[in-house]
Amino acid sequence: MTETKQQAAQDDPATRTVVIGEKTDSPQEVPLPVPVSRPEKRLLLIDGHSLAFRAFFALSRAAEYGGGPGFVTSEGVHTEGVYGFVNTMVKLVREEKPTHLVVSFDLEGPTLRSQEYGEYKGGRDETPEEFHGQVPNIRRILEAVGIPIVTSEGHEADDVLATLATTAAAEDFEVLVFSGDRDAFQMITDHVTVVYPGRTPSDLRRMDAQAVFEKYKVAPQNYPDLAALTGETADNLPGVPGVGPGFAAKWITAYGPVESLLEHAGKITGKKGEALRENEDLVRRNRKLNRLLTDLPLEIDLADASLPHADPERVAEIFDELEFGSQLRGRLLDAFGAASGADDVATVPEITDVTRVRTAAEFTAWREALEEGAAAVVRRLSVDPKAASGTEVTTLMLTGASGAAVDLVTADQELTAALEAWLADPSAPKIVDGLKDLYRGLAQRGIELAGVVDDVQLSGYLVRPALRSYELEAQLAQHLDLEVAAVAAAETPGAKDQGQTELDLDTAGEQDELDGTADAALVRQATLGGACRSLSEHLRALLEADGQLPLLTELEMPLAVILARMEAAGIAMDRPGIDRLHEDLQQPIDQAFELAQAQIDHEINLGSTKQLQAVMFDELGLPKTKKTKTGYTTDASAVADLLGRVDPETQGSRFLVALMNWREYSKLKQIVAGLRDAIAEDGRIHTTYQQTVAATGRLSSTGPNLQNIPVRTEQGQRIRDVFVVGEDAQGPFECLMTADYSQIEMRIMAHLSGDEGLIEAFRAGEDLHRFVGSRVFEVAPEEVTSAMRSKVKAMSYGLVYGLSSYGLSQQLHIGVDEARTMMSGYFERFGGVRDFLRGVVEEARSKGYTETIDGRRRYLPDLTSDNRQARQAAERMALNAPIQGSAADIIKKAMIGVDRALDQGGLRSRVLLQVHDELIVEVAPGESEAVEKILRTEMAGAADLTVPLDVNVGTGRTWHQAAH
DNA sequence: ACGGCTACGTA
DNA sequence: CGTACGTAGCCGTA
Repeated sequence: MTETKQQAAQDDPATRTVVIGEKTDSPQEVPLPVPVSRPEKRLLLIDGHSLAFRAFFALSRAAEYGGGPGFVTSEGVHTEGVYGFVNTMVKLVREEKPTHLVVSFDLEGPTLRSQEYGEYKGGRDETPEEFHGQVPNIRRILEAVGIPIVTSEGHEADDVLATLATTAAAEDFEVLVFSGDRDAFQMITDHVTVVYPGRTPSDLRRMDAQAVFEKYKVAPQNYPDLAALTGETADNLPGVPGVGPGFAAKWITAYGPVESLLEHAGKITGKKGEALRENEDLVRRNRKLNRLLTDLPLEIDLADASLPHADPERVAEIFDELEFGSQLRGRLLDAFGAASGADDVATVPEITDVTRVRTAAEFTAWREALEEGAAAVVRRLSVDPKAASGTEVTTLMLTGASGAAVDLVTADQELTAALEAWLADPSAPKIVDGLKDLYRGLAQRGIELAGVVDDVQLSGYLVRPALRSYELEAQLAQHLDLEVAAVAAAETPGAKDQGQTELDLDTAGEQDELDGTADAALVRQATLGGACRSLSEHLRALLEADGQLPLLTELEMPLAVILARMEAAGIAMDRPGIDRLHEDLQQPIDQAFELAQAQIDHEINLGSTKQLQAVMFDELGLPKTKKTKTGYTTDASAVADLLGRVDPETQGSRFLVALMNWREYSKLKQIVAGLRDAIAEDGRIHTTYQQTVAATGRLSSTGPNLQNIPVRTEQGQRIRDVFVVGEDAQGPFECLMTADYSQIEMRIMAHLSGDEGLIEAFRAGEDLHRFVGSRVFEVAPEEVTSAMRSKVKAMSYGLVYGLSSYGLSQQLHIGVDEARTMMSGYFERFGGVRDFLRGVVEEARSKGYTETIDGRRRYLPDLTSDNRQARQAAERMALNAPIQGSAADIIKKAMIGVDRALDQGGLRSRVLLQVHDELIVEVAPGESEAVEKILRTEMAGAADLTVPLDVNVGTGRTWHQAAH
């Protein structure tokens, strides 16, 4: 391995001190302790009540929002706190790997503090009914695992923990204290760190002296001084009025801790100084109350607190009783060294052989060490995960049997040439982790990439299309139960920059970025690369077994490259036009606002649902609408509905009209503003396509979303008019061309159902809804009224979404009976559709997944759920997924065909956007005819269905004009 | 500052 | 009590 330049420890933290009382006669230098790692003896102390209580609230809220029954056993016993407690404790043990563990609980009854100050911790809300009984269950589990519980009559858990922390520190333990009470910060020393929960109990923050100082500007040992001045609402301790943490910290720095500060109180001028003098007794009392005791007599020998081995049977007994799943049980037993039967979470074998490649010879050596025919993993190194997808690649980690880190910026010509030749070599197999972004990032440096045999994000998406993240580490945990250890903090100088190296490239001169990266960080990256190979092997085997490999190699991977180019191309915007539009929308917004305002006698924010509810249903006395979680809905359909029911000459009616207008124009203005802000330096908008987000196989678009640009209203179309034809380095293009499928989902429905009526309708090329209408209403096609047509149209599309008769009645404002009659009429004439829809759900229930025409799956475990709501939701998804998903597959194939044909035709025209069933192309001068032909041929030919695929094409200078 | 909720734009 | 998305503002909680 090549040499590492040692980074000089600047501003050595070991010597950090803080001076307090600097304005007194005896200023004190208070050290800021630096945590010292003692891997051999690590004690974890947990404030049991604090953890249980937080877990309880987090999970009861989650259950409330989740709509499900949440954490209640069939006997009605609540278990939120128990589950959350065990979950967080296991997480702490796994991550912090303590050698010893003690849990402490508060006891019932008076404490020294409550005797001293009757209102101590008073004013708190009653402990919720559901929380009762959870602590005893936690204690039973702790006993079953063998974890010592220590309590002390008349004292609180924090005093117990402070005492244990002090004892343990003296015995040279490294101590970690979990406490939700900020008073615990005073325990922090070089031996003691506090783990403080954030918003959720699993969001844990390590508070060491540095962290406390950064947040409060005082050393941890002075935190109680600060708290004594500001007060502590949670403990019902008022502070000095008007004094917040900022002033308190300033005073402590100037005059020292409370005792010394009060002696000098006379020197503090102003209102706040006066307030301090008036409240001296209060501050003294607070300081006395928040001092934690460190000398309680406790009956525990720390030697008995070593991490126990759980008793699996006793744990199982309690878990069964509490109706917890096997997953948490497995993790608990795993953390406490019992043979759980579950596979141990393995650690990825480290790849320690990493070279910082600087010469072509070194690169060649790495390449020749590759096993014959084996794929190497190519990942970008040191990239902020939040960076835009167009971010240029500067460093690569190549992983085969060994790792090779290459800095593309500083590489010499010879190395660059060798590397580029290999990257562009289609016969040199490569595995990547995020093909689209890597391709785009390399392309930005002019580097071609070929020979990619797998992108684990795409293969992972095909294998399990509903995960929230396909990030490498998440997938390693999900599929291989692998964990890659984090690099210890001391070895990653830039760890908080998300893997970015700390070395500043601008000042580094000819220095190499990789020099600033610690060896351990490189080893970790190489190790991740190695794990990526195992993951790829695993995922490809799964795809192969299910016959889905072509979806990866012939659909998603080629598409990723096309998407990379579409993103890089972007679409041109009419800047003056967009500014004009933005201005023009202001006037109607103001007008609508004033009209609304004139109907009521106080100021209103029309964007506030809460205020709207008050005005509409209380003040204006409008009829109540459908309920939402927080009141009654004020959404557009409800407003339209109300409008039809009230006298137009009333304030209520005028208010509703104004609200509708205000919303329409505000929404448009907001969209216009978003677009304007998204215009890049080149005058174009570069959206990002997400290829692994939609569970059905569709793409999605972000930053900004160009798949939901308005089109229906006239004002909406003005927005599409600012998307214009642009130019590239070779000069201007001629026009935009749009091509979309007509009724692709209904055609897929016809194909999949094999319904003869529907197939006939499409083959005849008749107006589909007129045709269906004539059958359903038993009239001649020419006698189908527009009302009949729109009813049938709503139903046809509704069926694609799993519509119920109730839903249809709502949509069409008809009775449920009429809707039901219509549906049975439809199914009578189109029995194939009914049979198909039934079969889809049934098959999905037995197989566990749905499939598109090309075999893309969507798993729906809830089809067998006991929860009716969850089950029916899954059934609707099952109805929709094969149709929406097949349409997604088809246009993806079309994109690949179009791209290939444009390339083979030597055309400069390029696809810019995809909107689910539509492609937008920028057409070069003179290519219009050829491009239209390609679009028609490739899109119509992308699937071989029993019905034809119909494609509409249009051209124009703008997106709106190009629409047909 | 953050997340949930409501509302709303597209296919 | 109709699928799939992304974004923005409000609001309650930190």
